[in-house]
Amino acid sequence: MYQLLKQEGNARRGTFTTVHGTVETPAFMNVGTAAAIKGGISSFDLKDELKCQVELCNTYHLHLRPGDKLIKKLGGLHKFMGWDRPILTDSGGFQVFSLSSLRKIKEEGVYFSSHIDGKKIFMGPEESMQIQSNLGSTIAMAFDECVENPSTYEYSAQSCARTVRWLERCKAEMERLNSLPDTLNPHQLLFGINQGCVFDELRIAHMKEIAKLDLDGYAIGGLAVGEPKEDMYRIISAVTPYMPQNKPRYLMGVGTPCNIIEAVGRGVDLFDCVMPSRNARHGHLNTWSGIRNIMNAKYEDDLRPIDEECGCPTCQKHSRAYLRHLFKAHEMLGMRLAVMHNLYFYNTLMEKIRDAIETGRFEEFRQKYVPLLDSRI
RNA sequence: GUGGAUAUAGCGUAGCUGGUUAACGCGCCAGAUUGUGGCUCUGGAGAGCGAGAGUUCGAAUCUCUCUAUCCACC
Repeated sequence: MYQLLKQEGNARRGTFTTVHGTVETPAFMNVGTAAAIKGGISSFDLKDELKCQVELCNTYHLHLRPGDKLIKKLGGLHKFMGWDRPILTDSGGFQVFSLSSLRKIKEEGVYFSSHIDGKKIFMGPEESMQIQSNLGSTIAMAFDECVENPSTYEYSAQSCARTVRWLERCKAEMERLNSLPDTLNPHQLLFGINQGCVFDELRIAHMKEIAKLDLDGYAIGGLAVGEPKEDMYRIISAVTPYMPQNKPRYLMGVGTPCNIIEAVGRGVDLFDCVMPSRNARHGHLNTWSGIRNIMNAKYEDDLRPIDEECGCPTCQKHSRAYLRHLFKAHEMLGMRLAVMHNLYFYNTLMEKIRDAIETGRFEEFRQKYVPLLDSRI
């Protein structure tokens, strides 16, 4: 259940309550694709050190390995990972399109080959819901088609229509699964996903259609896939007025700190992105004055922390020089310390955004940080 | 001490019978990365070829001397 606490312009400060606890929004969901945050981060790190509220896991990956039936047998994803707060599972829709080869899209679903062993797999709306039900996540995402950019208007329109039909099937299947006696989480929530490529009319029409289905939340998908950021911002602005006020709004796969601030300013509540963890693994560390590549030679003898304003465990203890050395030597500790730093940064960014909205200073916050946070230092 | 082999960028190598600004991998320096394969991709700097002398229009490539290293045998 979503509750709006305060609004400044379009920016929303709220709470989202689930059976696994309440999420203060706007929030960033930390991405743990295969039931793990890459870089050696445990659920106790997330909870005790990194201020993580929600974790995202992946239906596609967990279905292939270790298998959703096994996870159900072991008591569900929460128990498996040792994480008792909310988990959102991505539907597999995006991965079918971004990772697998030889895919064939039909009305019933998608036939594709596993990126692990090439095995032929079928996934449709019902299969995706069944897998997510077996995982027992807090929030399940609808099975959608994420159309490539660029795509033609005609193809995008046809795909949107199919995504609506798939969404109706997702909803029916989720209701059925939630009512089964042996279901892990009878209160599993379902979010629908808006598509429509970069065409405003398609986006709006699609959003209006799926809003009628009265789902637990709504996502904007298919953005940050190569289009200019102006297109992304324009589409968010076009679509959010048609998203239900009393439901959480989730912008999928986004993004940079500036992307997040801009999207919050347009009314978005939830985000997820691989960027903080992937960038960390590549030595690109977020700071309040921009992005620092810790492998740069200039940090060789720099004894300061990554960011002097940061309160993360890494910055409390270790220097830029040490981090640089660990990266150069390919020591796994380097990655772990870097990922901890970036996730702490993102979760703190969201905390600051929430404070800013609460105190009516979001616009001030935006003007201060948008010119800084995505820059290279 | 004798015989043999080898010396090309920080490291490992390629450069055929001498022919335009000496090539490649790793490393180094710097970018990219948006519902995750730690991968990958894109640029850049860096040697004048162990030292010296010669042959030649022209030498990393041929000759001589020296030096260093390695391997055998004393």
